Amino acid sequence: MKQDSKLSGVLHVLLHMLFTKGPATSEQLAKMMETNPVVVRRVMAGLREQGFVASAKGHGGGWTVVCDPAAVTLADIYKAVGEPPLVALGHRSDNPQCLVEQAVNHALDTTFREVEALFQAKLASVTLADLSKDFNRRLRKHGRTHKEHAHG
Amino acid sequence: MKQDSKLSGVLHVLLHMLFTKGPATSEQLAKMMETNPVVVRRVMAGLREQGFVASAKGHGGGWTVVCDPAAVTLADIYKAVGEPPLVALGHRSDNPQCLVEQAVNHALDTTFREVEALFQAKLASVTLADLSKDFNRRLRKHGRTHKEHAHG
DNA sequence: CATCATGTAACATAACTAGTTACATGAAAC
DNA sequence: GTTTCATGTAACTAGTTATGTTACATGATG
Repeated sequence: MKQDSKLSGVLHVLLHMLFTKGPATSEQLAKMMETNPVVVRRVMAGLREQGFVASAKGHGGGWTVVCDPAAVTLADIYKAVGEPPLVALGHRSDNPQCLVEQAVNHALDTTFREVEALFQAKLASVTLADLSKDFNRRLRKHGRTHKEHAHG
Repeated sequence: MKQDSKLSGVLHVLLHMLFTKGPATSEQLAKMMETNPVVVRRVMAGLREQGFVASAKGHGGGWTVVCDPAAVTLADIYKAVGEPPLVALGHRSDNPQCLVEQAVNHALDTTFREVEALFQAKLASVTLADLSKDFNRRLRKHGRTHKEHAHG
């Protein structure tokens, strides 16, 4: 199954921005994510719509974090990137005539819903500030500064 | 994201077999699953390796359930079909140099593992016999017999 | 007005699930 | 034993989706 990495990618970028002054261009962020600037704009567009980041054109333009990292959870970010489906399993036919298939679908769907509920709850329990703290812990452990270890 | 429906499909087929006497051919099962006989063989091969079903060639051949439905859980079936990944989210790079990405990956991976553990636990709590009972409930509700409502 | 950066559409690529074709293997019926 | 039926598999096709890429428009700064 093909995995969706938008959530992972955009969190990576967001955290870097929290540790950098001033706007970052799509090109700079693309280097961090090892991808293409257009991909960055695509995924950041969702965050902008939700008011978590702002973008500016022209000289000195780029992306800026405009939210309180302690007030935004991973669930918010997940929603902002379009809530790509968590579960990679499904069934052939929804709304089947066959009662056997109804029984099977019901059992599986119930489980899928529970799984998704847990996922949402876990995402909602972590803020960007939490991630930032965890990063700082790792930094101390390695005895480096953000600048020293930064990409590109 | 493309969904994997092997688990759903094979459960559908298994339940039908529990309500039918004698071996069922791949062709008959394929009609139920609205798919191709080769696809049926492919997915049933996993169940045969685990000893849940047996196959016989030639005249009067086909597939037979050879396990106790009350002793086999959906987790067993999931394993038998190759444990296709439940979670459709991932990250760009495993084992990243970047400490920011490590922090992000750690948070997400922890959540993914919890989600998968819940999924396994839920599957393990349902046996084929449970599904069969649920089907019978639905049957009574519709006032029909299995034969009357069967496909094809 | 030249440069820089975003905004977006359109197309290309890669990976994967399922469907299909083709043929080999083996068992039962006659 | 030969015909028929059914599984066992490999190889190929098709459809879908995430991501990457190209191209060009829009707007802000110097």
